[in-house]
Formats: sequence, C-alpha cells, structure tokens
Amino acid sequence: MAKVLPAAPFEGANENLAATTAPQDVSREDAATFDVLRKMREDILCCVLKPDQKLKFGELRQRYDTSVGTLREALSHLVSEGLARTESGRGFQVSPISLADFLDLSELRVYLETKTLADAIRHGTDAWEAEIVSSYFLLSKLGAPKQDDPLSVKQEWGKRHKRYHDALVATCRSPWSLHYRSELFDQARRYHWLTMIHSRLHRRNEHLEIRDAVLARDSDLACSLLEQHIRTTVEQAVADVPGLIRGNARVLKPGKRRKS
Amino acid sequence: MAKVLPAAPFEGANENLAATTAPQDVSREDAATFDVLRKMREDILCCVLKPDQKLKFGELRQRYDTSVGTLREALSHLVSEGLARTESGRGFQVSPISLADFLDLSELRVYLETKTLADAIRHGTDAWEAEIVSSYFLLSKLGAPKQDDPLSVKQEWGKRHKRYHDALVATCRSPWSLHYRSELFDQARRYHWLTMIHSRLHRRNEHLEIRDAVLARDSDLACSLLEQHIRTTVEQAVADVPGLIRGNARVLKPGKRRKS
DNA sequence: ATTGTCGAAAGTTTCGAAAATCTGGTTTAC
DNA sequence: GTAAACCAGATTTTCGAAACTTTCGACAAT
Repeated sequence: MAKVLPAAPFEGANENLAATTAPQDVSREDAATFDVLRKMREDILCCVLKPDQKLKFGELRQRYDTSVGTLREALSHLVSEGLARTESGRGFQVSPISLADFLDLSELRVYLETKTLADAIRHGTDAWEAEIVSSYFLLSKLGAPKQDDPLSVKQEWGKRHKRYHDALVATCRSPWSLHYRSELFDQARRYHWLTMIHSRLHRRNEHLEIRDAVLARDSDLACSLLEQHIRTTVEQAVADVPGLIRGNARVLKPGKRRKS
Repeated sequence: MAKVLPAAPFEGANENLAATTAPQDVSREDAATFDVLRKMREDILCCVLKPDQKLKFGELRQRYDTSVGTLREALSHLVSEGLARTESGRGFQVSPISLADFLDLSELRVYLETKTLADAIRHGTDAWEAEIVSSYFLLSKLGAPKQDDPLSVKQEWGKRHKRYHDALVATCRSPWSLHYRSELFDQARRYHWLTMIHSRLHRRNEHLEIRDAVLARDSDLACSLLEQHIRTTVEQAVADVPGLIRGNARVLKPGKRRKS
C-alpha cells in the first residue's frame, strides 16, 4: 500500500515551488481589454459605478471609449470575480452590497488572511521584510483619508493600503490561498470605501502594530491583530454607514427614478 | 462608542439570509455563451482539452460551432476560474497541472470543505437530508468507474459525485465559502480524472461513511472523514498517476511533435 | 557553423453592424 | 374594469471581417 503521504498536513505542500496553476492575477497584462477591465474594476471598487447600477453598453462604450465586444469580455471577468452580475437577456449590473454580505465576506477573510499570514511569516525573507517596511512607510505617509479629501487622495490611499496588505502575506507558499485572499480583499474594498466616506471615527494605528508583530515574527500576535483589524472595520461600517443595516445600502444616490 | 458587534465570530453572520453578493454560479444561465462555457469547462475538467494545450480559435470555433467573440468571452471566464491562462498577444491555453498545485489545492480544500460542512450540519434541514440520501443513492448505483469504462460513464459519475458533495454542504450559510469551495472542487476534478484513468486501487466506501456521519449530525466525525477522503485521493494520485510527480504530467499524449 | 534580417503565414484582437430579445405603454377583447 | 395582446423603441447578443501581432523558415552575412 502506498504510504507516501502522512495524514497530517501534506509534506511538501509548502516545499515545492514548482509551476503554480492558481488563477492569473489579471492585472499585469497590458492589452486593451485589460486596461478596460482594470479601470472598470477600480470604478466599481470606488463606487463610481454604484451598487445595483445597471451597466448599459451605450454609456460604458462612451465612458471607456471601446467596443461592445471588449466591454463584454471585461464585464464577463467582473462577473467571475463577483463584482458584477448578469442575467441572460437583460444585461449586466454592479453587484449589490448588503450587511449580510459584508459579514460573510469578513468572516471568511479572517479565516483566510490569518492562515495566509501565518504561512508568510513562517517563510519570510529579507526582501519580504523590506517590502513590508517600505509599503508601510508609504501608507503611513498618507494618513487615513477623511470624508472630504478629494477622490484622488482616497484612491491613492486605497492603492497603498492594498500594497501594504499584499506585502504582509507575500511569502505565503500557497498560490490558491493568496489568490482567494486577494479577491476577498478587493471585495471588502467596496465596503471600506463607504466607511471612508462616512466615518470620522478615530482608530489606533493598527497597521503599525501589525507591522511590528510581523517583523518580530510573532505569528500568534500578528494574526490576532489582523483579525481585530478586520473585525473593527466591520463594526465601524455598521456604526457609521447609514443604510447598510436596513436592507441594501443605497448610500450614494437613489437607484431608480421615475417620470412625473 | 459602538459596541454593536462582539469580537467573537460575528453575530448574525449566519442568521441573515438576505441578498447574497457572492459570485454567480454561472451554470444556471442558458444563453449561447453559457452553453459554450459549460461545454468547454467540462472538456477541460475531463482532460479532453489537455493540460498545457494551446486553445486555438480556429479549432475551437469548429468544435463548438460558434463565433470568435463568444469563444473569447467563455475563455475569459475560464481564465478567472483558473482553468485556462492567457498571455496578451499569444492566445489562450489550458492551465498546466502539477503535483505542487494538487497539494496546494487539496490542502486549501481540506481547510474550506470542513468549515463549510460543519456549518451545513449546524443548519441542516429535512430537505437537505433528503437530497443527501437521494444523491448518495444515485452515486452508489453507479460505482466507482474503472479504467476502461467508456467516457460517458465516467462523465456521468463525475456529475453524480459533484452533486453528492454539493448536497453535503448545501445548507452552509456562507455564500462566499460555498462559492470558493465549489471552484476548488472543480479544480480537483481534473486530477481526479487522471486518477480515474490510471488507478485500479480499491478504496473503502468513504462516501457512505461520510453520509452516515453527516446524517447523524456528528460534525467532528464527518469533517474528519471528509478530510481523510480528500487526503486519500491525493495519495492515490501520487501513487498511481505516472508523471505527476516529476514535473508536469503529460499523461495523455505528447504535447509536441516535430516533422522529420 | 552561427547569427541576424526579412517576409510570408498563422493566429489573435478589436470593431461595428445585423439579428434577437426585452421593456413599457397603448390598444383591444372579454 | 381587468387582463391579455400588440407594437415601437431601446438594449443586448451574436457574428464575421479588417487590423494588428507573433511565429517560423529561408536566405544572407559574419
């Protein structure tokens, strides 16, 4: 009988660096389609395209200056990522948001982020530490954006925030975990955006605390802090974002209007 | 200060049944594009389209009798799911497979499937139990396919196998967990297929054991059995599939040939 | 023998127009 | 008065051809 593998966590699961099969992180491609995809994703994440909004080809074609086919391909991608939905025959729309979804999302994030972070710490390298220090520096230099900061500042902060969190887990050996973690992080960004717009609450410097725990290779503390970090954000959103609790948030503008 | 949510696992995360935002399970759509997508996914999962194979539009157009645009959209979906890859300017290809990937995949599956199953058991209903009984019955009626069973039998078994495993976790309250679980399950199907082709090993009736543990609502036992189920499959593949261990498996046919 | 350049062939990407489908308002039948 | 049938306008879906990129082999130069 083959007793090649022990019952405990697979030996070699983390040793083997060979070719990974996990889904591509589409962002590094540079064809026209991917440009449109990138822009559109960013617009959804920043609620420029609002939750539940109908995505009409006419408007989009104008906005992104491209053809129907290209749009269709990009939209198709967004559906797979969960940022848009489609029903055959009646086009596309931005995915709705809801408290239930945010809670679900966040719980799974805690589950995955901690696993990923623990593994990253276990396999950390000098370069990894350097990128954490560097990305934290860039993040802290900007400071948490306030309600009336211009859009561009908020977007820049969003980028640096993601870069920092990506850096933390970069040395995790599981491509699949990394991939799903990243998708969930993006999903959460939509909710963070709402929080950023509405909240003025003060928070401790959680990113600093996490950074130091990680650099000290204190896995338990780091995971615990990261967990709190995620949970606090949920609390903050629940407390500060009006409309998120009762039914779908319609935070920006009413989604429908009707003629007189 | 808002103390709306406790620090422990979110209250209400599992209570709230409201609109979910998790990615659509694309399978229930019925437009032409989705037909092509379904067929193509099935072909990749069953290694009719082999790992690493170049996916040329000319051939595909003929095989699925459709236009380039439609194909492109379907392929785009498959890339998001991790079943295909693309590099700008040089088309699409079926994702490679490797031992490292299978190990990674399986480890994450254990992590997610057990969490999902535990939650499903916690919220099980009569209808849930009924579907488990029914889908198990259909699965057992077919028996594990052997090396020289015809393709159609293997495919039918694949369908019933998936239906059974889906049934187990159907009442899990976390749409996101369910979605990722399902994607990972499909990924694993590619490897199962190889095992099915090459192996004659006998296995205990693990599906029956799991079914009974689940119906008895013995969460710990059920999760443990499910974990073993996944791990045993890995062992079997490592033992029986030639070529999986050393580098990428090229199990079906050489991918390249050259003229004299 | 190796390297470099050019051009033809194969393949991919993008586009806009034709066909199919949906939406909402108006008419018609009961 | 209600509901079914119908029509026109708007929108989505599908398609094949034009534009562009990459690949490959032949030929010339080193």
